[in-house]
Amino acid sequence: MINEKNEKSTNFIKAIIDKDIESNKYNNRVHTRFPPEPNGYLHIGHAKSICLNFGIAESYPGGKCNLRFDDTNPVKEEEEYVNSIINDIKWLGFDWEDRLFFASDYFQQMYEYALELIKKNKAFVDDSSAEEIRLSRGTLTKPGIESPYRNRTVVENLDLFKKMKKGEFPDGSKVLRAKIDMASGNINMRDPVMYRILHASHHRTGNKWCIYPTYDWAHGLEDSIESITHSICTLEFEDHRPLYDWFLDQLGIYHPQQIEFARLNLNYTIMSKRKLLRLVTEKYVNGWDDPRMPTLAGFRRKGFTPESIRDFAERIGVAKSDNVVDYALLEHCLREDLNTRALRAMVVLNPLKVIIENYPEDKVEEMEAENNPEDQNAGKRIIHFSNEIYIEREDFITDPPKKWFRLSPGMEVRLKHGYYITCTNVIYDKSSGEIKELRCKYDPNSKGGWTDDGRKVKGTLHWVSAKHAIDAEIRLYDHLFLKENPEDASEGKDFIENLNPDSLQILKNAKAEPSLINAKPGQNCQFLRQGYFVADLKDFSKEKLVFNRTTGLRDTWARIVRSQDV
RNA sequence: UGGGGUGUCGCCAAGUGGUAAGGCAGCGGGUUUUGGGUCCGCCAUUCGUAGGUUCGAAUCCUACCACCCCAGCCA
Repeated sequence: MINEKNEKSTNFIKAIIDKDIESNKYNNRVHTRFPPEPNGYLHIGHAKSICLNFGIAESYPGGKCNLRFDDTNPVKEEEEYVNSIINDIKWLGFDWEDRLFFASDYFQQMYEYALELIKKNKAFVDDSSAEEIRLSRGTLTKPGIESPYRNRTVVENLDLFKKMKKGEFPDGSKVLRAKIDMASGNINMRDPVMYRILHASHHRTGNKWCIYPTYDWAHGLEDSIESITHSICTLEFEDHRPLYDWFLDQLGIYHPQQIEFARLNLNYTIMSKRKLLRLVTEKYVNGWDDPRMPTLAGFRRKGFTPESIRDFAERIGVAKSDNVVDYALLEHCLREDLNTRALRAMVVLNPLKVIIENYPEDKVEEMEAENNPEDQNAGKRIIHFSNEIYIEREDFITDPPKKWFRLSPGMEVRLKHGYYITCTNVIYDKSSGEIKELRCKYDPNSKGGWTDDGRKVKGTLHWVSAKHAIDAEIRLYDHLFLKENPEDASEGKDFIENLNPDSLQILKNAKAEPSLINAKPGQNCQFLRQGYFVADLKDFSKEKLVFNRTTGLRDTWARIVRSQDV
């Protein structure tokens, strides 16, 4: 046997860390952090970052990863989001031990660092309005103009800044700015704002503070205070790295290394928190955990497993080029995981009644069915067979196309774990002309779905005994957006235009085998020949069975039909 | 027209001067009591383009092209 190496994927960030370990740059420490802002729910893009940061910590001896809420903007942040984020990361299976931190815990320390910068004459209080600052910042090609307040004395700056903190000035009347270079080609270096006045209540510090640090000022300090070694963030912060470095260098404090990677994009979905919030507030979906949402809460409710998401994160890799990953890869990871462990069951989504005329009306047989052909340890269960059953409406056709091997008049098929049946008659509804029911005969020698006479019966259908079936509601989910790139909208319109009107289809008349009454909310299962489904976390009960489709099975027949249509 | 990035198969992505990994998707076939699964096979003479250096270049040099990010008191 060839030596099977359990090779974990590597990436450029691990390469940097490996080098740093080799040169003993951080004393052999590896310490990352995941720093969400609690202003929305986590989505699959965050999962990439979470898996990266926590995954790196796991893969180096003694590696650590902190969970740190970057809560520097009280007007956008809420405790509900803090709780959902904690819940989602735990669900993914990561552990920050006792290292749960909040940027707001460092406000006092940050304030003192700011005082220090002012004393070094590297920061000043600016009375300019937001508008004035914007106007004087210059443009991409023209340098900015220095603020008329830039040359205030250290003493005056100290006094003013302390008064800002005390609440002596109204919102927006003053800011603290770093004194760097208004002519820099990098706009972030044109005297960036460090503190703004916000008389707002913070979800953790209440009204203790009325000045709040900006991201650029705060983030490096947070990393430094926590002794982070590698501060991993997304590409758009590349331009901010010189500023990150500048603050830490001016202060002369511990200096982590910022490394940027490309965020995840998935086709058929949007990843912007702002836009996801809009879908929620404008009720295009039923909340942050709607199974159509790319949030972790949404994926969870749709039946995705944390394992499949971690596998996905591993497979997409980490690099610096803009990317749009195919949703099919995520589904592949999901199916691979669920195939081995989801228990099988039979559920007829769109029932068509079949009466087996030569089967005794009052007879019921108990048939044995395996719970999972991929796992013998999953055991077996009993299903009931009787003369009246339901099959899937689309498994019958009066005039079959080529290669069709499901039911049609005169055709014989196998009922999985049941008997062979042959269609003998089709009963139509007189008023609508629709097929009302089928009459069939069964072969008594085919019990269990097999005969020894060498007969070829290619088609196998799922079914459920009409007398024993229990009603279920099935929610079929499809892509939330019609287009691979939802942002590709016509003139003057936005992504809302591309919403898929059929992203949710509710089937209220499904017939399920009785064993499903024992399903637990959140339990994954495979409905034979249909796909993977999950008992809904919120709405499933013994009184009302509600299942969400997680994803369909690969459908070779659909592909054949498609290729024949063309 | 400033600054910062990125360009390797339809989609991700290895590769770091020695002659293009892997996964997904797709295609063909075997097997199959899920048209599921599984197994086998196929799928970049070429790495944004054009020059150059070299015995040898996706990797080095030069020029050009395309795309992304930045002008919040958001993160």
